[in-house]
Amino acid sequence: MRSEAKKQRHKQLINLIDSHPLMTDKEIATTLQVSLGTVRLDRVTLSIPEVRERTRSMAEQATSRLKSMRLEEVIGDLVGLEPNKGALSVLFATRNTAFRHTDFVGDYYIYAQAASLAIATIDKEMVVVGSARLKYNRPAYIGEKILARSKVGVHKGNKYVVSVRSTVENREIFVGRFVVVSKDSIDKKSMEAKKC
Amino acid sequence: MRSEAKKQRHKQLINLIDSHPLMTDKEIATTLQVSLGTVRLDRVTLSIPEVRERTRSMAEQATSRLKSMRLEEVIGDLVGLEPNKGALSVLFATRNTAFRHTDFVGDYYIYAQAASLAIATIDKEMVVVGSARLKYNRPAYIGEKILARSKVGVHKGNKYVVSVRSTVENREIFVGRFVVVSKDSIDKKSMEAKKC
DNA sequence: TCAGTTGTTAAGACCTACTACTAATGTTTA
DNA sequence: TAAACATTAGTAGTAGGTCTTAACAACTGA
Repeated sequence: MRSEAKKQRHKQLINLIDSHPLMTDKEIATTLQVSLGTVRLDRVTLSIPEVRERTRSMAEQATSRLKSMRLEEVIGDLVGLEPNKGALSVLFATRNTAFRHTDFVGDYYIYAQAASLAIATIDKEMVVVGSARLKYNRPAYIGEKILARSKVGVHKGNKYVVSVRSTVENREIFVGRFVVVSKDSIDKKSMEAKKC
Repeated sequence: MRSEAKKQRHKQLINLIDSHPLMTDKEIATTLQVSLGTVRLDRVTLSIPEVRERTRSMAEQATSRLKSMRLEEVIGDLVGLEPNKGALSVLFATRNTAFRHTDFVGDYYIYAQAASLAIATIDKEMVVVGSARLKYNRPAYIGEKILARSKVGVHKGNKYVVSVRSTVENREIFVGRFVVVSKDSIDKKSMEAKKC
């Protein structure tokens, strides 16, 4: 049967375009050893768009990905904030936040959410983490919703102690005590460093 | 002077293409209220490639970005490893690892490198961070090369104490003590949890 | 075996979004 | 006012397609 060859060619075409999406019909035709017309016919029947369209959509995706990366920079969504008192953030664990190829969340995502929240809680221009103590109690899995709650403790000068508890459905998965520092004191520190 | 208007238009063009890289010359012409020819002339003088070229390069970048993201999952490059003794990793701080819109590295990237290294140092199947103590001494800036060195301390059963020191050109920017746990004991823990 | 169906290729007109060039018309400013 | 610059219009040519028609080969059922 001739259509067997056709089916196989269709598979090849799909694989080829999947792995090399920026190939033109001409290039595809030469690599698959068929005519230009056949490639185009096949593309139409398989409803695969032309190179330029494929390229364009990839570029579009790339921009949206970049934007979402920017958003994820503030790791988790800040859903509640009482400046210098406490705050609340939610992180939806997706495959992106997984540890290697497992289905549980990498510890540094949990850390990132907690540390970001601790920083966001303090209402100053430039705030960074100075030191921290962390404890991971249970793993979190992809598909779960991680809730982080921060509470500001004592503060001396530009140093604030911020405690963060992260939970999944009321089960505590993480506790951290962050000492965060607002920027003036960093400058002081670097000044001191220069003095020495 | 007419060339003032030209300069301004050039600025507008650059901004426009920067924010909307998928615009065609025609669209640009209508939004900037000039002729098609002018847009093309300007593009040539500013050596900005055509839409299709811009789109294509974005799509290409996107694929390489995806690949590098996968690689970055192991945060930093492991450049030396003595299993269960110590290891060395390098992280090149780029704009991607910056904290918000500043030019210094977010603390969670430094953490991620250190924690990943601590885990990689222990030669077991499933290893996770149990608890940690961190200290950030100085900020790291984009363009710098962060070197993290791990050293395994005492270990009891499935718990290992791993110390990590991160430096930029021999200046210490971070020190951390991680207690990492190999997977068997997590199972035990969850078993215990079920018992309770 | 022969008409009908299906698969493949070729050919032509058209499209978009350009490049590269020329020519004409403004607009300054020395 | 003339030379110099800025802008626009227009033409020919390109890549990488679409969409349609036509021709021919190969297989299939009656």
